[in-house]
Amino acid sequence: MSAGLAHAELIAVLAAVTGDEPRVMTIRSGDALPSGPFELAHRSLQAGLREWVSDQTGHPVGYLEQLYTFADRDRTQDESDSRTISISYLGLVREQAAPGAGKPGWHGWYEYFPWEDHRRGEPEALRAIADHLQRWAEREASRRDHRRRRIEFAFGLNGAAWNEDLTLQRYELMFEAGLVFESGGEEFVGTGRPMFADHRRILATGIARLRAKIKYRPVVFELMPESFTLLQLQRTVEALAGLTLHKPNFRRLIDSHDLIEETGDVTSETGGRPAKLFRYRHAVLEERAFSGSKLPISRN
Amino acid sequence: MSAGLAHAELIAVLAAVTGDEPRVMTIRSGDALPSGPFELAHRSLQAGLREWVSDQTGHPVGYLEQLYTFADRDRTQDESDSRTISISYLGLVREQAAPGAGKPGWHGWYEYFPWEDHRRGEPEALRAIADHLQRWAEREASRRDHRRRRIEFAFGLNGAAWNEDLTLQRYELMFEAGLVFESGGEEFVGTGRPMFADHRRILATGIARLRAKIKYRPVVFELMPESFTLLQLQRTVEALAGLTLHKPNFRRLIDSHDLIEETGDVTSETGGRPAKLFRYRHAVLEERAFSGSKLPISRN
DNA sequence: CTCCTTTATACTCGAAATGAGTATATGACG
DNA sequence: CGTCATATACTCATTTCGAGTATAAAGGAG
Repeated sequence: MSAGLAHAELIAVLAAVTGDEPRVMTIRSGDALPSGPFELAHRSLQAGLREWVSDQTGHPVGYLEQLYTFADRDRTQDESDSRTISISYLGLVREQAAPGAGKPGWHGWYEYFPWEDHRRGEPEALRAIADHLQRWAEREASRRDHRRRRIEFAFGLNGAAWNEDLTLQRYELMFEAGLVFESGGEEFVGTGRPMFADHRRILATGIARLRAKIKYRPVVFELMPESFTLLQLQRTVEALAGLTLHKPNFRRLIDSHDLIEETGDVTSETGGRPAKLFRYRHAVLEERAFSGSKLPISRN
Repeated sequence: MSAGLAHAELIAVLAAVTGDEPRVMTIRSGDALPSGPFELAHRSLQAGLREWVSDQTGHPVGYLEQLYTFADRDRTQDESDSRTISISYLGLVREQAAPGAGKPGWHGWYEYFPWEDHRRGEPEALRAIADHLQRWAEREASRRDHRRRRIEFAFGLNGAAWNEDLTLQRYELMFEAGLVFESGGEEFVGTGRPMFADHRRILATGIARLRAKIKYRPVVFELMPESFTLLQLQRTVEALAGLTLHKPNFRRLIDSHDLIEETGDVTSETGGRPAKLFRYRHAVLEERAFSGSKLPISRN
């Protein structure tokens, strides 16, 4: 059971939502994700990272899960022979105050992925990106069909529907096609702000995971204040998913799952009829399985 | 961006299904999961592991995904100061022949988790396990309620339904309560065969992931032969989930998703009326998004 | 050859969930 | 006081789901 030596670091994708904007914690004025040496993980990776993040940001991390471990040799341009293993985590933070101009820099994540925000209709850059990709697909006869299908699927072209979960697949296609700065191509109109090394790919992984997760686990509440209105909750989900939702049905969904309860107060800060305030019922985490079985179980 | 040095290894959870039994590839006559040094990952972790596994087992790996990276200091009894990072993978293999007595040892995974197989009703050990856990919960007044709820939820007691996805949570509870050999307790009746270090926990992680995954991605087909009957397919899913399924509804589910097509042949090896043979439609992977949106999207 | 057993495959039907839209309530403001 | 804006409550057709029943096509026993 031999084990090779390698350098190890931790990388965090910390997400918060301010107003209607999903944000990610960055360093170097938005050029990189926060990372730290592996040593900080005292007893467990989770515990170490938790501590480190709350030191760095002043916010406790509500939810933390491992994202992915990256270790490919060609991850970084740097050709040194030392292998680096990066263990990445996704954390959710209740961002309290407006972000100061200071150290922990929160940046709207659609700054890095402008084509991912469909709340105000199809982003304008999308058309051009799709065109570029399709030209790229034609360039190699042998893989043409396969590439075409991947593009149609990932970007919801030709009758396929846009699927917000495919953030990583879309980024990877654009990377392969040389459409993002990190892959050394040249066409960068509307293809978003680049990041150090493969940090943008890691961010894409985090966004994809979070978008998938909010559908079957009540993690949004880790991003909400103690009490909130239903519309605030909806706007937060919309911000994460990059989609607009159907209001009546969203409400029905939420309360059919017994996720929240009224606090008794109302707020009239929203304009119009005052909205009831709700709080998350923490008990649900233990009560309910959110992984609706889906398999046609037989009871006998 | 400092990065500490650590030992790194890869660990594989390779699953196959023979007949109605789900199996896992082991070494040391079933005492450990196969693992190898990190170096084998030449260009990418995936590619390296693929190559290594097919060398070791003679079977190509159909599907491979990263499972989890373990790096806690207290993972192993060994008190040396060197940190080891274990990157684990889940792989699906079409096991061709009956497993020889030779090197790659395939072991039925319910040998390690007898309480996880509910196909023939509730396993007998479950009652005793639940009792032990409940006594353990009572032992500490402060955490009693929390523990009780975790137990009820994970094991489907008190009105909660059994959820096959919670394999890892169940193992972890049993570990905490000292019910498994690896945690140094004493009561081991019906608590399954132990494994080296934390390999059984890793296996539990793999089983849980696979059980969750078969519900929303067509990965079962990676375990099936080229052509198969609907009942064979159902039996395979049942083996993985440890549950029996409702036959008519299972069929409806499968063909409502257009996952398979008839080969044109039939087999009468099943006894009774001959069954049509089907094959997997590989195209679906690209066509369809299996992550049914679940969010009430508004189209405007 | 006929009936019985066994497995395969095809329907049925009510209940629940979902997509889409409409109607009413309640504040603020001019 | 009416109008604007938002909140909240219903409605209704359609689809999906859980559960069960009915028919088809083999092999084997007698």
